[in-house]
Order: sequence, then structure tokens, then C-alpha cells
Amino acid sequence: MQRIKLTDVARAAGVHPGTASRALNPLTREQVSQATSRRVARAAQRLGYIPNTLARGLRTARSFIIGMVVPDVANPLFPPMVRGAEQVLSKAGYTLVLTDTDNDASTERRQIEQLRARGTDGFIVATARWRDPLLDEIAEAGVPAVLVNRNTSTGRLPYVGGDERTGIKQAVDHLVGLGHRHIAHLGGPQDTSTGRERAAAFRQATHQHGLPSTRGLIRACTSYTEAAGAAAAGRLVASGQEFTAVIAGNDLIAFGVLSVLGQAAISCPDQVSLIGFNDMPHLDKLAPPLTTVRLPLAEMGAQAARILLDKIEQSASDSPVTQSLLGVELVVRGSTAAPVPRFSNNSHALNAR
Amino acid sequence: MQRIKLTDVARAAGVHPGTASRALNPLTREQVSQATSRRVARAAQRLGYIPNTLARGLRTARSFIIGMVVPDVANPLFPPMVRGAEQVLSKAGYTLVLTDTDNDASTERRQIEQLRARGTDGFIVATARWRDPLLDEIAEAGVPAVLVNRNTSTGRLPYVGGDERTGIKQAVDHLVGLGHRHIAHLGGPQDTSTGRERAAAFRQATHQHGLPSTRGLIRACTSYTEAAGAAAAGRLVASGQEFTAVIAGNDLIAFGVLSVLGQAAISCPDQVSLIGFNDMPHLDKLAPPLTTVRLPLAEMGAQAARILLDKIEQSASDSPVTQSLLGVELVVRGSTAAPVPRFSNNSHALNAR
DNA sequence: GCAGGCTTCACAATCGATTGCGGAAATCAT
DNA sequence: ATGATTTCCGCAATCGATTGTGAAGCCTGC
Repeated sequence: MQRIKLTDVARAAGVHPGTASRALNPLTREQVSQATSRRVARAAQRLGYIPNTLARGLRTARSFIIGMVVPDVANPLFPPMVRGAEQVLSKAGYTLVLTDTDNDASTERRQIEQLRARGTDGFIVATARWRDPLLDEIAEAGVPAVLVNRNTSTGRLPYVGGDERTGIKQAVDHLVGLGHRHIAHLGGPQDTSTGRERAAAFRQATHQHGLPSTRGLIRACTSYTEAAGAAAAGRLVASGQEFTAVIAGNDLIAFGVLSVLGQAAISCPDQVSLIGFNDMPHLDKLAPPLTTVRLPLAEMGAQAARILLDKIEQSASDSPVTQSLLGVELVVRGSTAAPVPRFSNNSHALNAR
Repeated sequence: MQRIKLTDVARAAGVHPGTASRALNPLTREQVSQATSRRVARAAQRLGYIPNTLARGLRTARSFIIGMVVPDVANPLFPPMVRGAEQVLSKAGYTLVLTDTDNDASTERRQIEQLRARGTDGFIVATARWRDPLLDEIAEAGVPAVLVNRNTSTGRLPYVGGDERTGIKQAVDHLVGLGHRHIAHLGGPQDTSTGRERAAAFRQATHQHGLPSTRGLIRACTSYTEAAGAAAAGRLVASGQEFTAVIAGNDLIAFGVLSVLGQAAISCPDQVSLIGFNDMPHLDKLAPPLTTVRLPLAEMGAQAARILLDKIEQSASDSPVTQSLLGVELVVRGSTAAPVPRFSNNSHALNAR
């Protein structure tokens, strides 16, 4: 049994394949009389005709495929974005192809090349580095693409992300409100926009509150992983620096901090408060439940998809490159509490009043 | 600037496109002299030729696309399987297209139709229902497909899963070893193979151990979610049935149980022990850390991909339909402990000795 | 009743790569 | 040197759908 093709439908309806094509396409249907149009539609229906997207794509130079590139599907940050994008795209008739680069630049390049060979109509990229030659090439080549979650330094591509700056500010405000004055930031890698942005926002917020110098209290982790977070936390604790709270670059880094604190017999939140970022699922079940900044991940994915579709449909490059920041929300849970003054920083606390 | 096509390469190398095609394809390269083959290869290299996969697919009726269908990417059960499959497939030159059905049958049907229109070479399906007409059709149509994680009743498609039966047996053994005799099972939906299999294994294991009747202690949740788990746990607690341990259908259901126990001021593991299934990430950080059964998810995905590739490459249907069960492992953490005899079941405990 | 204008559809080229077929050139055997 | 093989490569059809061009058929208006 063969797949039904347009020729079969045309023969069944007693018309030329070209006519059948026009009858089936809503945009060209007006060029065909209603009677034949109906006849063709019925024949297609009856035979169970499914158009061959490959052949169509070859002729129209459109594949209705959107590629989405993420560093690691297993990172719970990404699935909600993928779902958000997928819903918008599939509603518009596009198919989302998800590829996982495993955080590897050469894999990423290979994947994107593969997808381009498939005539992919556009890309949603969640793997951007701060300096990213591959993305520069894509921008140069005029391939429709939207960045999500992470931005690049050049700002030549549209970007959809969370309002990191406000998120960090809320976190700092919250801690300061509880009475903390010695807050550390174990941020993400500085070759990602999120790592840079959050660190910068942290500096700004602590400065606004007139907190003591943050020198030595700001550290960058080598990656957004529990292991890297633990390593950085270990170094922080070993440094002997005084701190009563930590704002982690994301939730995974916070996990690393948590385990180091546990090993060092430092209680959270009694001795050190901890705030994560992203609001991964199930953080409320942790011991202690993690205070964190929630990003509208699904909405970010959906918005990125919408912007991309716009870009594709009106391929005119007249539209400016938009950078959208979506609102975030501090979710306060059990990992943050008022600091207990230790004798070593008692005087500081008194001075502050 | 246009994309380089085969004709361009051929012209640059001074040969006919057909010859260029043969020179570039490893399987037909022998039909071309080494000298021209090299010349063509160099021209392709120099011009940066990327073959158009659509055109190739149209002619060869091969798309090198594999569709993977999961109910919900955000469920941490699936990303590792996806990664496992992706690695095998991309190594073999295939592209994995992931689609999320959002647990909806009609969405699933639409997605699969879409993919078939793209000439998808095969499917990895993780959404199987116990009775699944869509999969029956696929088996009927001879589309290469492999089931992963969930099986169907018919057994007409290859299947790769975990050894659920042994996993449940280990869980029961562990609890019985701790002294439990009243164990409940809040299983998954009975229209999934995993829900059925785990419940059956539970019955068998408790029977082997000569435990008291499990009537009323085995309940099926309506879905593999925290909410459904909580609902079932609520009913179990409200029923007044005696139990000192619960084996949940999966980790999410265990989360629901945990929250109900918390609300009912029943301590875990002091009063009730709890075991999950799947070993989601970060379960070790819960309060209490959840004992669970670990499935080799990535390996399941990889194995499914390998079987699918086999099926595709030798399209001869001579190979039998294989059902592979991969080994599982009980991960003992803090949510299981010896039962504290209550006066109401003290006598039972004595009788048992 | 006929020119001019519409509508409706058939014809054929096209997208880019693959491949069966056959011819020219090169190699070999005698 | 000549006939028989083999090697190498060009020609053209093909995959299935889309689309520019033009030719019928029909209507309108003068």
C-alpha cells in the first residue's frame, strides 16, 4: 500500500494536479471554482491524503521546522521553555526540533548545521555565550533566530529573558530586610549573560543598600551545576570571610552550597540564609525549602516563539531587534531567616544601628 | 548570497552533477575515479557545500529523522531517555525530533501525523497506553517504531523498559526486612503497563512473603502526578486501614503521599515508610531523602534508539519483536525505617514471630 | 454578433539531489 | 593492432508538490 499523493487525489477528482494543489491551499483556493474545490477536498478527505512536507519544502523553500537549541534537556530550567515554545509553534503549523548540545560548542555547531541542511526556518537558542561566534555568523547570514534566557554581548539578535536585575534586587532587599549585611554571591559563569547580569545586579543592589564591601564575597562558579556550586562554596567557607547569607547564581549552585554548609555543620537558615534562582520544580520539598527567584519560563519560551514567527512571516528586516525582559517573582521559603549575630560580627551589627 | 548546491560544486570541479553526487557519497564513490573524486571533494570543501537534506529525502524516501514522543518533557523521567536516544541517533547521522503530547491522545495523533508527513524514518514512543489504537495502526502500517518505558497489551512492537517486577520485589523485600507487614501500594494508572506491572509485582511479592491480605491497600492513582498521589493517599488515610509503609507508583506520587502524611501529622519514616520509583534527580535532598527504585533511563533511551536503527537499516521484517528489560536498583535513603509497633497492631507483630 | 475581459483550469518548468542506463575511453588479452 | 572488458562519467528521468504562463470557455457590453 502506497502513500496517497497529490496526483492520486487529482485523478480521483478528475482534475490536473496543479489544480488540486490550488484547491487544497487556502491561499490559492480563490483561483479555483468552488465546485471543483469542494470535489478535490472531498477526494483528499476520502483517500486520506497527507501532503508530503519534504516535496513542498523543496519547492517553497520553507520547511515549517523550528530548531530549538538547549545545553541540556535534563536541566529542569529548559523543559518549561520548550513546552511554551512548542505550544505556540505547533498551533502555527510548525514542528519544533529540539537539540541538546550537551554544553559543547562543536556539538552545537554540528547540530545547527544539520538543521540548516534541513531548511530549518528559524532557531530558538538557549545556549548563547556572552561572546558567541556561531551566533554572530547566524545573525550575519540572516537566519531568523531568537535568543532565550541567555543573551550575547552584541545584541544583534532578539532576546527574551527574565528580569534578572529586579530578581536579584528583590533577593537582596529581602535579605537586607531580614537584617543581613554580609551577603555573598556565588554567581554563574561569566561567559553567560545571566552570570554577568546577576553579578552586576548584585553589586548594584548591595551598593544601594550601603552594605559593607563585597570584595571576596562575589565569586563566579565555573558552570551552573551543583558540583561547581559546591566547589565555590567550599572556597568561600575556607576563606574565612564573614557572611550570613548567600545568593546563588541558580538553584543548582544553591544545591552545592547547601551540601557544603551541611558538611561544615553550618545550619541553613539558622546560621546562613540561602537564595537560589529559577525556582526549579519541587524546591518546596527540600530541607530547608529553598527561597528562590521564579522566572516565567513557559512564557519566555512562548514569547520567543512568537517573536520568531513574526520575524519569519515578515522577512522584511524592518522590524527592530527587540529585547524583552519578563517579570520575575521572589518566592520566599524556609531557607532565609534573620541572621543570628555571632560575637565576631556583633560589633558590626551594633555599628549599623 | 545563495546556498551552494550540488550543481555549483560540479561546475567548480568540471564534472556533471551526477558524477559529483557519486563522488560525495561513500557508497558510490567506487564508481568514480580517485582523481575526480578528490577534485569534487575539494571543491565541495572549498565552497562550503551543505547537501540539501530535503531534496535528498525526497529522492531517497529517507529523511534521517526519528520522532520521539513523550507525554511531558517537564517530567524529569524523560529527559535522560531523550538524551540517551539522541546520542545514539546523532552519531548515526539522524536527527531526533522531540514532541510533547501533553498527555493528550488527539494531540499525539496530530503530532505523529505531522511527523509522518515529513517522512520520518521511525518513532520512539514513550506514551504508550495499555490499549492503544494509534500504536496498533502504526504497527499495522509497518512504520518502524520502538516503545520505551511503557508497553502495550499487544506486544507487537519492540519494547525497552526497566525490570519493574524486580524493582518492586526489591522494595517489598527491603520493607519486609525492616519488619513491615502492612504495606500499601499507591500505583499508577491501570491503563499504563507500568501501573499494571508494578501493581501485579506488588501483589506477587507480598504474597510470597505471606503478608496479610492487601485488600484495600492497593490503589491506583488516576495519573502519575503529585496531585493524584495526594488524592489517593488521602483516601487511604481516611479509610482507617492499617499500614506502616507505602510503595508509590513513582516519585511524583510519593510526593503526594508525603504531603498528605505531613498534613495528617504522620511522620515519615518514623510512623510510615515510603518508597518511590524512578529516582528523579535531587531526591537525596528531600526531607526525608526518598528511598526509590532507580531505572537506567539514559540506557533505556539509547537501547531503544539502537533497536530502532536496526529495524530501519534492515527493513526486512525477519527480526523478531524484542522486549528488553534493563536492570534496576533499589536506592535506600532516609524515607524507610523499621516500623514502630502501635498498640493496635502489636499483636500482629507478635504473631508474626 | 463580435471584441474584450474574466474566470477556471491544464501544461510544464522547477526545487536539489539521486540513480539506471548507456556510451566513450582506457585497459587488457591475444 | 584488434576485439573484449572494464572503468569512468554524462544524460535524463525521478521523487511530490508548487506556480508562472497561457489557452480555453463564458459572460458582458456595445
